[in-house]
Amino acid sequence: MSDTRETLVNLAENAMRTRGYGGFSYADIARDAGIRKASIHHHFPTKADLGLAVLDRYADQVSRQLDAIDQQSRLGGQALLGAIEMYRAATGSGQALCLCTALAGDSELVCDDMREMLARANSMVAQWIEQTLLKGRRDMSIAVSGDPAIEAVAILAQLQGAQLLARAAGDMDQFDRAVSTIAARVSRR
Amino acid sequence: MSDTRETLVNLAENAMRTRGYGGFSYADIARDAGIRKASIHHHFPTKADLGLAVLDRYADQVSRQLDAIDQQSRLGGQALLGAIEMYRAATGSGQALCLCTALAGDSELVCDDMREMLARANSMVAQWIEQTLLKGRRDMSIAVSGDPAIEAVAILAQLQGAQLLARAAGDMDQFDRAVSTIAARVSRR
DNA sequence: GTCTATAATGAGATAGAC
DNA sequence: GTCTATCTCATTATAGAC
Repeated sequence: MSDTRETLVNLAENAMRTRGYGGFSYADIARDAGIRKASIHHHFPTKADLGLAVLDRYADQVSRQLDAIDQQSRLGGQALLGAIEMYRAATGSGQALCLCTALAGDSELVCDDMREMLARANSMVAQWIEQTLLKGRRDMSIAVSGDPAIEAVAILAQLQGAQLLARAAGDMDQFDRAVSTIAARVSRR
Repeated sequence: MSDTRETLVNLAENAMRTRGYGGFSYADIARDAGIRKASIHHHFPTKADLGLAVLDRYADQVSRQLDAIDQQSRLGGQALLGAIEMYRAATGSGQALCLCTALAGDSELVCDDMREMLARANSMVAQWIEQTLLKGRRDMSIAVSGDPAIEAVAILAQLQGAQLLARAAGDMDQFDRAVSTIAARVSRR
């Protein structure tokens, strides 16, 4: 990927996560990138193309991050805590959201391809959490009482909701409080 | 409140909950209300005025609904299930969000007054959930292991996140799965 | 209270020179 | 690959007639 193209995707990702898909324009990105609006159209003919490129790369990055967490975690519980930290970092200091959380709010505004990719990204994370719960149940590092597939969806909802509450309050304390019941299920030894 | 004014607030609320604050225009509302754009400005000079009116009424309605749930519920557990049902109903068939969930995503777009009102509305619901957890713990209808104030924030996050997942998937099954761990804590007798 | 008409601004997108 | 210039359309908002 060319330098300019990568810069544009970086700026667009940041914009989408702070102001939503409908909340940024080519003019914003152009100003930050130091080029003109028309030049962006050379790299991404339509806004949908740009949005799709951002989401595509994002899904890839998240997948890689979850793999990295797996490799650094001996116990399932450690991996779960790593995922919480990933969502915490994505929220910045309370102004941003992970891309999936941000796009869900704008899902009536984006093209069909983006909506499908968003659904697949959510489902990918839910499956990773499910596998992590299974691992944590085997190695006795996570308390799992119900169906892991369903508990995984519940945890994903809690993570995304925690981002929303933190942003609405402009305060990361809300995030930490909202996810503390997930962390409480991990046994530390 | 005049009929027209009420109609406009109704339409704007629906629009904000499906497409977000930035995702609807006076033109949309005017078409649905059967009047012209300029006429809306007579009732609400700026879009911020309209948004504020919607949010103000919404916070009031939610407060009343929670009161009604309290009065219909003998046990804390019944009240908690009632709140889950309230959030489920607000999600429609998977295209809408409760106003607080929708506005959190657009919180960089709205005026300061709306952001403050949003934070207060979230806090009001969290306090209601906390009181409900306390009641449920006393009457043995809800399993509460940790600090009720913190668990309440966690539950609110899960409710809002469940709405996001359902909308991203376009499928209310996701909502039901995501909140099932809340319902599982209620003992039915 | 609603209308027509019209700003004034910003959006996404295109053509064609360099 | 980037630019200037322009197009078309939608946005919020206002002025003034009815």
